[in-house]
Amino acid sequence: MYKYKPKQIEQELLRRWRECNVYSTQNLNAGDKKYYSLYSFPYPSGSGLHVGHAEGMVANDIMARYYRMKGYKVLFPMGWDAFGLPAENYAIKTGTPPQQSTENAIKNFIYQIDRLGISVDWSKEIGTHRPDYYKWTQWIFLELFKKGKAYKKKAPVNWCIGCKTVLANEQVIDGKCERCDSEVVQKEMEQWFFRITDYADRLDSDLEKLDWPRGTKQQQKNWIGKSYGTRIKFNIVEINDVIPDQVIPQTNNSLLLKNIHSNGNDNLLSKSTKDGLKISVRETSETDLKEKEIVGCLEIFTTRIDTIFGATFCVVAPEHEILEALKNKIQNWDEVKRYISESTNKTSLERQTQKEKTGIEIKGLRALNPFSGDLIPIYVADYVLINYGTGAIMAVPAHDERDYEFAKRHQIPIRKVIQNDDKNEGEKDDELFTGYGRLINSREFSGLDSKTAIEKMQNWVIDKNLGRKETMFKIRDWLVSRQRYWGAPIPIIYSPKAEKEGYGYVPKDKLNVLFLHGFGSSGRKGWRIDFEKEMTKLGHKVYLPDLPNPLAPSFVEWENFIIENYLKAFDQNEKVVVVGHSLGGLLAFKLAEKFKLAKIIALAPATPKMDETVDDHLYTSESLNALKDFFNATKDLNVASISKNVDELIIINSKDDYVIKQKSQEFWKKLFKDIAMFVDFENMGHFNNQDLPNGFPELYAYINIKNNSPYPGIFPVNERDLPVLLPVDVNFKPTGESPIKLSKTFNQGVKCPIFGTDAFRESDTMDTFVDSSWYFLRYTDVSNQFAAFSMPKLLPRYNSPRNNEIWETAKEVAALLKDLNYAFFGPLAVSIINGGPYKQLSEIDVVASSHHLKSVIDSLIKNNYELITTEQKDSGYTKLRKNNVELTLRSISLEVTQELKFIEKYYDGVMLKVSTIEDLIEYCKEKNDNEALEMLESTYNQTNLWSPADIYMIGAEHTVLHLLYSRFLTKFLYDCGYINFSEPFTKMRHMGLILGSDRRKMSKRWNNVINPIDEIEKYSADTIRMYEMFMGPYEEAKPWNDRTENGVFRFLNRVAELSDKVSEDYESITQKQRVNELVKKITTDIESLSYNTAVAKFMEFSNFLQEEESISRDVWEKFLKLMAPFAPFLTDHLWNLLGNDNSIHLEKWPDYDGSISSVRDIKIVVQINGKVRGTLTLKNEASESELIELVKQNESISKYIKGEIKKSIYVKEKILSIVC
RNA sequence: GCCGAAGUGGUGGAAUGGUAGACACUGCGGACUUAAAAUCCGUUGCUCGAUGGAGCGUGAGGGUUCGAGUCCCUCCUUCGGUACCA
Repeated sequence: MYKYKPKQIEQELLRRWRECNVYSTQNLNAGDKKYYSLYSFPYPSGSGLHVGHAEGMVANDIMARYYRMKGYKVLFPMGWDAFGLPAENYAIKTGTPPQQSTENAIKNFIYQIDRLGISVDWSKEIGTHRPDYYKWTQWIFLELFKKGKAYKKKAPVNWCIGCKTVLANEQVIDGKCERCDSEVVQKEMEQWFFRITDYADRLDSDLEKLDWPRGTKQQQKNWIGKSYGTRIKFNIVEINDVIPDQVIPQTNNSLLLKNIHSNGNDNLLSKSTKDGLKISVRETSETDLKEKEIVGCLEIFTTRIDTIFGATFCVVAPEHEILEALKNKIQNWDEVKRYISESTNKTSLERQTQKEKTGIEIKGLRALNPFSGDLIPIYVADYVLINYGTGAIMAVPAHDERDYEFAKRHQIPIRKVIQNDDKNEGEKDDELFTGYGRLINSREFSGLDSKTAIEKMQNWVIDKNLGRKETMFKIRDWLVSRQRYWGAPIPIIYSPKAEKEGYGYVPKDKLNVLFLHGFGSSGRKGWRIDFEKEMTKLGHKVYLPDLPNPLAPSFVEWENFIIENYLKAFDQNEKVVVVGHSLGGLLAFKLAEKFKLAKIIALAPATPKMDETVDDHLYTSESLNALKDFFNATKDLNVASISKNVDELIIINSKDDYVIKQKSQEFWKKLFKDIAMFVDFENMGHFNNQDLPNGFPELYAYINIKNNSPYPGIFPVNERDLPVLLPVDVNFKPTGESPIKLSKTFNQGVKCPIFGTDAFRESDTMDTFVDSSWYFLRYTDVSNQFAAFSMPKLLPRYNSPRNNEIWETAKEVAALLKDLNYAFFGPLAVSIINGGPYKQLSEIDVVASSHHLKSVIDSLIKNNYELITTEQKDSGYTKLRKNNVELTLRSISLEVTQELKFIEKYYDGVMLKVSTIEDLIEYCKEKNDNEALEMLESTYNQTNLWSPADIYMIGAEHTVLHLLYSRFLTKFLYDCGYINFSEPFTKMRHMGLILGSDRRKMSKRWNNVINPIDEIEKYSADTIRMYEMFMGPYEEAKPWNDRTENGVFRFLNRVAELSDKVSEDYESITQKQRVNELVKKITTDIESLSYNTAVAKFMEFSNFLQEEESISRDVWEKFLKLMAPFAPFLTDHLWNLLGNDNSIHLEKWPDYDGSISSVRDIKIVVQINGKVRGTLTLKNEASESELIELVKQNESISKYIKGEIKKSIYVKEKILSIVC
């Protein structure tokens, strides 16, 4: 008899699956059926995998295996959310660098995940702590910063007095530091934020589209907290004299109101009123009208403007600016000040837990209720929060619980203005009613219901210019700074010099950028195309005009051309930046005499002096004459008007300029010494296209750098300098400082990007939530070196040939290869082999697969190319030369990249570097090769093709933050045009918590932790897989039960033993039908994630087979296939036992056969007056009346029929219901 | 307080408005064994009844329906989230 021996078969199968690459991911093409099974990547903790991980992973694994068998291309990756506090704490404790402990933990995780039989493709592994990942986390930070979605501001942090360091919330225990037990205080520090609030509305409304658990969606909605209300101004007046009576009688002060509203100046109240406006008011309704100066105004936000007549006081948060602004007028300022410092010193936790509503009145000031006209007291109290709404409220004690509580405590009058119409008769009116109702005591608004009143009152407010409707959100911007070591460094540079001078980066500045080329050149050419791309990405509009007659330029012609077509045509409100190169630089200065410009960047500008700019022999006489005139027309520069018209002037030169001489550079330095900033480079030549083959990133920066920046001294790290590596020369012994700050290497060589002076890096790292908010994109293209993920929009830049001769030769070689029927392009492979897109080339690279290389060389020699070196063993290069151009030929391994596979397949494996990927696409179009085109485009589009994830399994503890942040970044990247989907996870499910057998949460403390590997050792991997799926509904919490687990193990044993009964030629209709039904059930169960019932059905089926004499092979095979996603080891083994040598996991999923009908007899339940009284068993279908006849004949049923049959209902093949 | 999810045997749980308790665990009885473990067979919602069978049963109460665990209303309990959000 066959015995199930899991230990033997599992090891063997793991080895075989690895060898045969059973689970490798295929590249996706447009139109392919795909399935992206996403598991929330774990934190690789030292304690390894726990049963909760196993539950989610197995669930994902079943999906992945099922869809693979269904013929889908499946992406099932795994990675590590590796940054974070535990590894850092471990480092502090033991001195082990986090890099090391993390990688060790990862090795253990991989081992454990493999043992579970999870079919992940490890070639897609990522770790957020690895530079090739966090490089792109940093890139995303920069994108956010450049687009104005990342900013810096002061925010309170937990500061430990003892350690002199910032603590995470989790490190603060009862207001004390977890490490040294000393006091933790709130300290204001500059912190980086992401502007997630800009996306609040979309994050809220797009929830509708998602197939997520309802509760999770609701929680996100609550977190975002959208509410509609009114923002309205209350003017503040000073009351110097007697402090008026606290009690404000029900006012009927229409005179007062008239006074305010009919003074012929509707704007009176809306003005910011520091300019001594006066109004007549009464301090109480008994006192006489008095002239009062409006000393300020308080903006409040309310959702219940219908209650405004009941507003008997206002409250401002302790941090509210008005307190400081009007402190001279506050009579009890000392008292107020004391209260402010008391409450701002409280931690947010303390403020939350305190029950009593403290606060004090601000004496000497009153707010004017714009509706009632009452002068009402203003309080400062910390139950009002500075960071919601306006930080100030109108308090309506009669209709708001908190205001009621406060009013009671401080003896403030309560005025009822809403009548509860819904209350039952005889019920007494409560003093507090927070619902909607009918307005009373609200003058002309009395009698309206709340909803109508809100609308009318809002209109009144808008009409009087006192405020506006407003939608408010609870959600706050995302604080991403962490003063910790083990995270991705924030890629920002601080320059003290620039800060002093006021220079800094300006994000999100929308500009018209006008480029003026120089003599003999044209606009859209060379690096300017890159320039245009980069600027457009930042939201600028770029103009690259071709100036008329570049070889014989006329100043008047050029000037008019630009003025008429551009400067006059621009929207007057838009800022204009002119970048002038060489002669275009000179033109720019002349234009500035007449036009307002935000900025001129002059690149090696020509001077209006013939001898300083021009080497005679290089020009034709026609050109020389034109230039002579040009310089004549420009020689008198009006420095004063230029200085007046241009906000900023930047002149950029290079020491090795071969056109503009040093003397001429000095000319400008003298002329503009007080108004321009001068930047000198060493190796930029004349900034011509051949001088800057890699583009001119510095220029991109200068466009967005300016004086009076909101971020003086702050600069983004240049993209090509990413990643900013975490330093390793650090000491983890607790010193109170972040280890990064004490690194000697971290700031080495960091220079100010404009002044070149010493600068230093941001030492904060990013919140680990940033790492995990985009990892699902990286999975789709893990090895992309050019971009964070596949972005057709951001294809890598390629080098263009450096000079004309090379270009011409390249074309010749290309033509030659074309003749040989080879393709003549292929920049990608070359770039990769050469180590990235920024390498400069001085030669032509031809890349070919080795068996093509020989014929290429032969053919080149035939065409007069001279052989310099033959293939060298170490390098694999062959060099040839013609004229002055050197050709480097090399053979390559075709596995380098997908691009190479493409070339190999379609173009016989020969490539010549020419230009850009766009050329390649153009070429495919030219050749009408749609298949190639598709493949090429899909290669650059894996992210869009795979995304969004088809299923996302994640613990229920991540209902808000991670999911919200991921959605935010996805939307941001979508808005940038980098991806074509705006939601990352269309379908998401939570795995339910697995509790200990004592129904408590698993914890070392309760000694109830189950380790999956122990269970695998005890039973088998298939057992723990199936057991975890069988425990109960996937999404619900359920306790562990060893007994049930053992039952699953026994089931697997029985299945194994059943294999003895399989018979090649045995046929059974019943078995055929039963397995056919099973196919249907399992298929629907998997798709609806009802894994527990699927397992039950397997058991049922196995019980059925147990009864059978013999099992037909076909039935058995189907059964194994159906169970393969659940028990991959046993099924694959039994599959092989049948003589199949391939893996069952590569088999096709069985189809349900609708033509096999159920043989089983039709069973009809008979109900009489709603009670089940029996069943009828039929061989064939019968009509309702026939059935009733049968019932009448059946004594045991018909005895319940008392009297006439009044009515009968027949549900086909199910039930017959008789009413009598 | 507010928001969400859920209440079914001794236990985990199953049930497109159509025979409530599938599947499994436990318990009980039995087989095998010197014995135990393992395995196998029978039985297992409650009450009454010798049996056939009858009645009652899905947190409580009410409603819709021929028929309700499922739909509607009111209430209770448990769990999860959140908390001065004006």
